[in-house]
Amino acid sequence: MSVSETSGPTVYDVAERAGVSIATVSRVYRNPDTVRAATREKVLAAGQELGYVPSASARGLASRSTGVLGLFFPDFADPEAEAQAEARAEGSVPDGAMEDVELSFYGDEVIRGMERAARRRGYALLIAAAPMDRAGEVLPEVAGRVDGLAVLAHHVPADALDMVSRRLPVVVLAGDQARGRGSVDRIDVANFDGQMELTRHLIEDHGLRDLAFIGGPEDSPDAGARFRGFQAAHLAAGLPLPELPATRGDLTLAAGRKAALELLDRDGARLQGLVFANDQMAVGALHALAERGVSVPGDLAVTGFDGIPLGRLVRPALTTVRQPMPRLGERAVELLLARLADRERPVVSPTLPTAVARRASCGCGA
Amino acid sequence: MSVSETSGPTVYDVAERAGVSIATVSRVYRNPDTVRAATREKVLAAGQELGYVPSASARGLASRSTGVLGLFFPDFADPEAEAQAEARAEGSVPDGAMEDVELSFYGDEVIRGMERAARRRGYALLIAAAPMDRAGEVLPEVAGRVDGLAVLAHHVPADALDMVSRRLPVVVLAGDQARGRGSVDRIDVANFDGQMELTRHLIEDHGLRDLAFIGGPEDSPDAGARFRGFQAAHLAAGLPLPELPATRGDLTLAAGRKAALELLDRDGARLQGLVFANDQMAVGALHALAERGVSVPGDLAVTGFDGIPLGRLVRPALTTVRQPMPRLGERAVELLLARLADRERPVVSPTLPTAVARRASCGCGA
DNA sequence: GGATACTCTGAATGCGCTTCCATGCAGGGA
DNA sequence: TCCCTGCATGGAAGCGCATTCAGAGTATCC
Repeated sequence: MSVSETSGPTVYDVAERAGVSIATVSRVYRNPDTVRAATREKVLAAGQELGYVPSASARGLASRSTGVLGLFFPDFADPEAEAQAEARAEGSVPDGAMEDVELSFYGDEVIRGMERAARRRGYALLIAAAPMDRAGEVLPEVAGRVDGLAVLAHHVPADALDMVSRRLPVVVLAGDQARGRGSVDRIDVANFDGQMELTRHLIEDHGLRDLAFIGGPEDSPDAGARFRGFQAAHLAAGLPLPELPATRGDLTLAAGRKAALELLDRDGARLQGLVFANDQMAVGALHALAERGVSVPGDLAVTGFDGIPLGRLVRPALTTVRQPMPRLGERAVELLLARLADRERPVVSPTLPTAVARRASCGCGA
Repeated sequence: MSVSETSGPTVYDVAERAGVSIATVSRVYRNPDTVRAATREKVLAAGQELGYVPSASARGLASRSTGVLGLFFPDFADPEAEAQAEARAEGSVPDGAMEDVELSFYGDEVIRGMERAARRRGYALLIAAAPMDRAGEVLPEVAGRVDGLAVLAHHVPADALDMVSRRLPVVVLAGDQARGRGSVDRIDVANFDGQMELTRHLIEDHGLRDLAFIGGPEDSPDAGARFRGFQAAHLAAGLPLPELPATRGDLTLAAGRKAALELLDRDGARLQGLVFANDQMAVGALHALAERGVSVPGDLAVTGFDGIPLGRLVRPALTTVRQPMPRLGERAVELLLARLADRERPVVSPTLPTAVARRASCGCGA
């Protein structure tokens, strides 16, 4: 029994112990049905006794597939925030500072949805975050490890994406609309439709006219699409078209707070509703407004976008547009496997539906 | 230029194109310094042009290491919840139902901390969830793919854990104290100390005497340790020792709500504080109490445990014991790499400190 | 009873890369 | 000028498994 000391027993060890060839051992673990029951038991027993664990590397090399899907997403934490995160973990930073990043990162739900779907299909999930400026280096690295790759980052260098997608199935999630259209599968979320529906609800059902849209960063395609939905609802109602967002924020709680106060000071008397590009800003605004004694939805309606769990727990509960994040991950797995099965299949780019959640902050229900 | 059609160019293709041997190509990508600059450039250029991506499988097989660390954790979603999750994603389930699972799964933070630490050390992270009853099957599967494995599940079958840990470094995170002591690295969190400190704060600083502890499931070692910390604080103050938790819950918002109402009806007049085994229950209780018109902390102090972001956003802000979740993941990486470097190093089981966050719900600050 | 058709198993090959060892070559000291 | 040293590169041997191709063994049928 000469079990390799360095990295556990191999097929050879198991084969020797069971008195069969390595081919049979391989078959037992790979397609058990092709081996006679008695032989199979013998091999399995030997494997058990030796603590045999098949090497995924060897299997991958021989079978030309890794059984792993990858999810690439941006790391929002810059080095500074990272250092702070560590300090906080140690308890050396005062409570209350800078937790926006940690607060319900929507990628978490995508990860969970994708992991679940992948596992159900017999795949494992490799996750790789990277600061956006290093995406070009990290991408090929993870590409070498997986059979298919989902990319959640908006701005991945096109050449890196090209190179990778030439080698394996790639699906871009909720990415830049303009980028890479037609060459690679993509999954979009109905940002436009969702925001339009929500805005029409405010206009038509609640009779609001003077709405302010608080946008995201200029380079956020999602936030851009939401604003266009906001505009479209105005068109539909025959209201004057808002040319630009009333202001912008960086999608954090603090930005929402700031935007709310700013708009309140500027057009407080006139405004009837604040339409935020995402939930976090809307929640920040709710707090700020409460402190100012502004009643929501009495004096001012407030809405968000995303459907983070927190939105239901604040008071008033936040009216928002819910995104199907876990579903995004699940669909990604489906598309990757479909393309894995047929590399020639036509490129697709489904759009996942969103749903308006009417809660208290717009004047609905309790 | 005979690039293999099926799975991209290989070292052979790059070598041929660059007019060097495959050994040199390998060196260029592995230790660039050992290759003359001119040669290196030539190879790199050839690699670029061909879209060469090294195969992790081959590399792993040849070098006997995968460059991947794994994180294994329980999948809380039973099949039913899973189906519901899908339905919800489609928008076909009424809002407001059953999102407890999604609400700040503390594993998310561990995942992020671990991914970050792993990447910094040049490793990728493979995540694998599994229903606890299938842990025994899934564990070896992921073990074959990684160089080291962190296990976040409390009750992993001992034999599976044994088998895996014989083959590669394993670290158990916040696991069952009694299980596997001494044979494998583990990282614990100061559940006992944290809860004791918080409870002493309630007793000594706020002068509260009649506190009710709302425990977790009987088989939760974490919740158990917290209750013992609660008991110890009573001992320290010379107060009567609570023999058992006043009641138990399953750690969800709903359970907290239910427990709060139940205790209110039972001992409402006497009670001065509700000490919950985790934050989610505490937040659920805050809502229930608000609806009942019970003032917190005026009539009743409420505390939690975990330090989820939500705790800071509810009103009153929740006093709690913060766990260093991301740090847990980081430490896991450190321990795994340390053991990877020296398989013979003594087994360690550090305990990560917790920190009491004094916020409004216990009567502190604003 | 012998040929035919299966079923099960083993030998051998190669997946793409790392790495040890050998080789060629330039430069420096004798 | 020659030998030795050191560096840059090539040759070649696996890493552990999947898989093809044959051969051995067994059951079936006439």
